[in-house]
Amino acid sequence: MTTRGGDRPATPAVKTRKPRSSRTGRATMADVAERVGISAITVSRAFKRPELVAPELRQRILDTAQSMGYVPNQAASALASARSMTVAVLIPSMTNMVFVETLAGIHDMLLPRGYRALIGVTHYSPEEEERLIRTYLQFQPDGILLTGTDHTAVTRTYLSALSSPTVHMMELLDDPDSLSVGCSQEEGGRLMTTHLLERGYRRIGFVAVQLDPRTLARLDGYRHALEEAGLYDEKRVWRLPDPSSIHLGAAMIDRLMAENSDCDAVFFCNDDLAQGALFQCQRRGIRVPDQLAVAGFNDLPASAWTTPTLTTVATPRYAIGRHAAAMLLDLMDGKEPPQRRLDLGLTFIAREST
Amino acid sequence: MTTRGGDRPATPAVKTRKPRSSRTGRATMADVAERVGISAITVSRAFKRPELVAPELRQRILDTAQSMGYVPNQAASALASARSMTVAVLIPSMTNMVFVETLAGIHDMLLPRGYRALIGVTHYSPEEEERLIRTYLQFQPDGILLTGTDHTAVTRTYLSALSSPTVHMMELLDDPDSLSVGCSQEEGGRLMTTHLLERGYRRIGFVAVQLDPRTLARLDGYRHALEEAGLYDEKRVWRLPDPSSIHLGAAMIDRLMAENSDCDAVFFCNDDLAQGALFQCQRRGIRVPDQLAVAGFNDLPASAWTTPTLTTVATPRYAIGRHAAAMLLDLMDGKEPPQRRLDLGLTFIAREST
DNA sequence: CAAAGTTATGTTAGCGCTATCATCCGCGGG
DNA sequence: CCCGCGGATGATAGCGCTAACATAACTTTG
Repeated sequence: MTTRGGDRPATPAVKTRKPRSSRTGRATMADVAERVGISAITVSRAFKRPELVAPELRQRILDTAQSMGYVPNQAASALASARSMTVAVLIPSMTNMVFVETLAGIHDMLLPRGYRALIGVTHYSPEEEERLIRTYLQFQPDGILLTGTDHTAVTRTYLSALSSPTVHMMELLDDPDSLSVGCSQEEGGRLMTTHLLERGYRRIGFVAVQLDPRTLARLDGYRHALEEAGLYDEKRVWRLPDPSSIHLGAAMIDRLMAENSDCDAVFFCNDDLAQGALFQCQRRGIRVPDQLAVAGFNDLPASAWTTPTLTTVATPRYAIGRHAAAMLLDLMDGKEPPQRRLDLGLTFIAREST
Repeated sequence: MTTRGGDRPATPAVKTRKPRSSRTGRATMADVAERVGISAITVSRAFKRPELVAPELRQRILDTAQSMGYVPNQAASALASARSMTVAVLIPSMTNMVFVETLAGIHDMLLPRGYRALIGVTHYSPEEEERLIRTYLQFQPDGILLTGTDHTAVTRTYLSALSSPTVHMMELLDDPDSLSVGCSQEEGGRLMTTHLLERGYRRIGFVAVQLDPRTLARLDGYRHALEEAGLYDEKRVWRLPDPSSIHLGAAMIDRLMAENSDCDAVFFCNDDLAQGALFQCQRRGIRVPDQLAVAGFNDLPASAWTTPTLTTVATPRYAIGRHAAAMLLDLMDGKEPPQRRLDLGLTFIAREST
């Protein structure tokens, strides 16, 4: 059926050949195969399972493909093989460095293995997450990476019904059926609060913004630590639904002053808030930490450079991304990952602001 | 061939029916069609061209699909229709807020129109960009958004050969065949330098890092402005290939001091560098702007809060993302966009640091 | 030296969807 | 009463690729 080795095809092949790249103008596998004088499947193999093709022929295929500007059609491949080589990744925000660094970890683990990330931003809304999941499931992702554990009922139904491998990032899950990589936000809150207590602060405030589950877990840690010390007082807790920002942190200092708060320390749920607070303290001449101690969370790059430098808790978000992706790769390979719940811990960083 | 209206199928259909969701376990369009008692194409229409299906039937199809957990297979759709509903977006970095905000603008324009972004990070390397393009072309993107104008020859070949609509972001192109949305980086550099000259500074330094084309364009603007004033001096220009960071900005202040530089002002090519410089000046007791003026570029959020606040040039990156995406949408619709070269301008922001 | 691999390649038949062209039905006008 | 028309639905044939099973040409082995 196929003329082998003939450099110049004298007569047209028996079957009527379709014109090259019928619709899109792009060369197809069949076009490359025809040019080389072999069948399409061998071209496929030259790309996907090169070890199955004789080295010489393989090189000839690759060269020909290159010269024809052939690019494999991922949609056709996905359809035929039922593998999309795509992982859906949902994060709450992209302006928050924490998640961007998580993404970097995911990318670094996934790309070398040939997987691509389809990134969705939920804006901290489980409903938005549900909508994104619905959309992204159309791409038949081979795996899913989710942030946190706060999902709608529909999302959970989708996930269990489709049985796509799924790993939850940031928070830890106790459910033995779910996979999770993260650190204990509650412990982080407790760690910082204990530190402040040790330093002698007694009227410690907490500023919670965004009010996502992780922030609330930190608040829990703070509350438990203070309750144990008999020092918890609801009036020193501020809860704001607004997104975290430097501006808001600065505004909180103004508010504390206006409200005549008696805090001798304030634990901000995020470094950018705390940075804003430090900036505003400097403006207003509030001495940190003597007059007011300031603490943050996450250890953003600028926190080591503010005046004074900021005491904070470093979260291993890059590592979380890497490990979550690694776990997912195991699952997609049909292997059971070493552990279904991976706590990567936290690092407390004492600096000048406390 | 198809039994119409029969609620309980008494006899198997004439053709042997494949079992539901043969490989992936997922329901297919045919499954939904069978359940409703219609043909697959009508289900397809109910999703893609709802106005072609009678409202009652359409609702019934949608309900049935929902109850079966049917999710359209994007790969099959893309293959059959030759439209992937995907746009490849290549940015140099994701830790740089500038590009993250550009992405946000792109998303906000693309998602409501049903397009998805496939995001690639080039790490400022044209070679990496070429590799990513090759990978992402496999997804047959309906359009491509690129950052900058510095591409490898191969990249350019790919782009012209495949004739996928492409828009360049950030920098402006004069080539009438290319589409671009951005602002003049050179003008930004000139703007700031002119400002510093007006303020009376005469020994103005420039710190260029990363050395990407945009940084170098700013440097050009700086140089031209100083040359016109007869004040350009190569010894006040620092060129470093390292990525921009607060840390590096701080280190540059140390270096200026160590080198006994005579600068009375330093124009940093990026706000994070300038912020680091301000932090370090504060640490070392260098009075800004009296002893040394500091200027940045891009207007990052923290720049309005440092002590002193930072003079900078705001770039319209969110708008650039939006407009670039809008332009691409036009192209993908086969329409000619209103303009092929869109300059969104810059905003000079004078603050305390100069 | 025949039987049983091994290695390299080919044939066939779909994956799940949509473009394209039919088909069918009811309705108004000549 | 037939024709033509528009609106709703269907049959068919691929899109470009790969899984699964041949096949052919060698190599090994008892």
